[in-house]
Amino acid sequence: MSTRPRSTRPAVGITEVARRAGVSPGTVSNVLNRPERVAEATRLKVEAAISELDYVRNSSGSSLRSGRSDSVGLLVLDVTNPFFTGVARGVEDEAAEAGLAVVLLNSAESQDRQRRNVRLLAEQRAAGAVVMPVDDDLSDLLWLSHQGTSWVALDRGDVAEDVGCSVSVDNHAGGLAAGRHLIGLGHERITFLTGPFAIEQVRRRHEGLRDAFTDAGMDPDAHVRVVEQPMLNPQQGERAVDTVLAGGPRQRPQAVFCANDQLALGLMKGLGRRGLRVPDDISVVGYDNVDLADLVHPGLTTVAQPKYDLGRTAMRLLGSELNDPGHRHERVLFTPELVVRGSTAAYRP
Amino acid sequence: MSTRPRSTRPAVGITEVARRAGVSPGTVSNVLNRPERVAEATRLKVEAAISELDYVRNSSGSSLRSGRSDSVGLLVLDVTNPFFTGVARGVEDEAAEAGLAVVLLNSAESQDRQRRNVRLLAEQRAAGAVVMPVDDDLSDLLWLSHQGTSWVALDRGDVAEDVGCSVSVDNHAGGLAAGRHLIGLGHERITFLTGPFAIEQVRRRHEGLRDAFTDAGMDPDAHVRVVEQPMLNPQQGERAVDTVLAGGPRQRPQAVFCANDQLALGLMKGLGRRGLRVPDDISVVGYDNVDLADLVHPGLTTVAQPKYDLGRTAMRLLGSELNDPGHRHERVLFTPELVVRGSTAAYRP
DNA sequence: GAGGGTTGTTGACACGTTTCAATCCGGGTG
DNA sequence: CACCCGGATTGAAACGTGTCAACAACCCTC
Repeated sequence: MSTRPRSTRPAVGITEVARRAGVSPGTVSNVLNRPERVAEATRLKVEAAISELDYVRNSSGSSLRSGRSDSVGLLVLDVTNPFFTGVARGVEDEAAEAGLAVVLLNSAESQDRQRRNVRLLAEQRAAGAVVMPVDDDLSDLLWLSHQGTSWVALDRGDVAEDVGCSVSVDNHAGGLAAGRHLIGLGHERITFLTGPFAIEQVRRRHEGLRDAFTDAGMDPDAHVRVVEQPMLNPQQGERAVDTVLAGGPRQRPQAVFCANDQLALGLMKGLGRRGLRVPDDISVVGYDNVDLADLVHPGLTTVAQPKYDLGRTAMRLLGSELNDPGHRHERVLFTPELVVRGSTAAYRP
Repeated sequence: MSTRPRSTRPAVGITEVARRAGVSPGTVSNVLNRPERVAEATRLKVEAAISELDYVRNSSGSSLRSGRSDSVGLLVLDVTNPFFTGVARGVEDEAAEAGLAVVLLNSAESQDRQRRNVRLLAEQRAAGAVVMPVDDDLSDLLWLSHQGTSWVALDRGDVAEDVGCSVSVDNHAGGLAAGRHLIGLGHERITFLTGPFAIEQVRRRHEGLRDAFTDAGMDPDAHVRVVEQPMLNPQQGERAVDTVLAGGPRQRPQAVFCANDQLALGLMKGLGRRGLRVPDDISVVGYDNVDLADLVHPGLTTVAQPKYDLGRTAMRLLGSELNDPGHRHERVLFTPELVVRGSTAAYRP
């Protein structure tokens, strides 16, 4: 007979530990949750029993009893969105410190799937959630609060403070910074290459760009042209080349500001295929500062969002909402930062 | 008095639904779990009560009772690893179809954190887990099986079939394909730019490359040089340029096969900075086919791994392990595919 | 009309934890 | 010596669900 453990072991719970330590279940519970209330000697006995029996606590039990679980949801638009990974890391780290587990749920841009996921969170009696809402319709989230699960909205600065917290980045400031940079380089004909204007973030970036011209005493209508594509991915960026360049060399933009790095990278590929050089023939600015913006040649000038801090802050806010009884909803706004690389240069007539 | 719901509602459980429907709790449970066992009329009554009371099931309760929760863990090396997102999508989709929630846990390349995460899964009595192990030490996973949570290893083909399932991609075949491609283009001096050889995947790719030479009747030792960097990221790729090019134009490789797209992209950036053109002066092959491999100029020839299918298959295997009592551990091996783009060209002396 | 089978429903219990009032004990005080 | 106090521990009662043996009602057959 070896000491090899049975493949299915008899469930060992708090009660069995109690028996082994010659103590009541309540005491074991105290050892686990409020060790200060229990005498040194008994604590040691119990801890010994715990490790001898290789006891692991059953979180279903405690969630059931306390009415709330110790996991939080991270409801994300799209796992493949490069913006997401940075945020996830921030949320993960902060949650780990608070002893919370993160449940990743993917809405895949679908309203229907978002609803299913919200429901799942409610069933789990999740402690809270960090959510990137799929669209302007917040009814799912309101229902969730009503179920007793609080949340923090990500990148949705327009959430009223009486319904929930939000953490976002100032898109207007980002557009403004990009605009100023290009104007400073002497560019006067700028195209804003974007996804659907239905997306609030995109609209704000556009306004920022226009305000940069206004601030410089120039009429935005005369200098900013818009090319709108149905999606914010590289394929759309590449496809947009024709439209962007339409009108011949005299008409074509001196610089393109893209609502997204993905679009920008696609566009640069398309430009290269057309024999146009960046930044000699045309400057390009992106938005997001994805990891690989630094790897293309030339490097992509872009507006960096503090992804990690965004996630981390959202989770911290959620923590405060969970623990601090006097919590008031808060709206945190980060300011993005322009990262200048090789894809922009002074205009040479 | 408006009909606005109280902000904290009285907990409504299966019993309250039962009362409302004039039926016993057991019946409500049956309606939820085995609707076929209950008569049409009562089913409708119960369903009505459920929606009137806006009942949502409490998964803590059911997990406690059944001893197993309905969520699976996805234990990932590093959320920022580009390989991961594709896998995650596959796991997500398959899990969603099976009605399972995915708990994302990030090991951040740390053995210690992996251990904490495994423990968390045990506490949650997770149904199962899809795991990318942090290193060769499988003791955490064995402990997890012993706790009754089964798992599927990802990209770890060396897991013995008597301890668990595994899904992986044939790294040897990938190296072989890359090697054949380059040899076919007439290249004879090839450098293998890689991360630490301690990583099994990397070793296998190297062997594949060497075997391509052997198969062609050439001595690998004479044609393959190795440059080993401490990590598999773009910075290391860029930094490696000096070593790769050492020895002057007559000695330098005609082509570089990188263990990783990240390395390859970094290398290409470094080569560009040195004034060397890809593929005219030197050909480059990567590994992984990350999204942006198609966006750099020239496009990166690379070995594509079926990330999505990998995740999906892992989750499917896990499902079979959970439901099928006669389950035998399985080892699935995918074959990678070479994607030829602009970064490789025939050797021109 | 008694017996037997089928279909639907019931009650009660168990899962593992936390909580809280009640109890126990030892030492200090009047 | 009676009393009380405070710290340490106990025991029992929930939390919401799933299971299962038992029971009720019904139909069919001989």
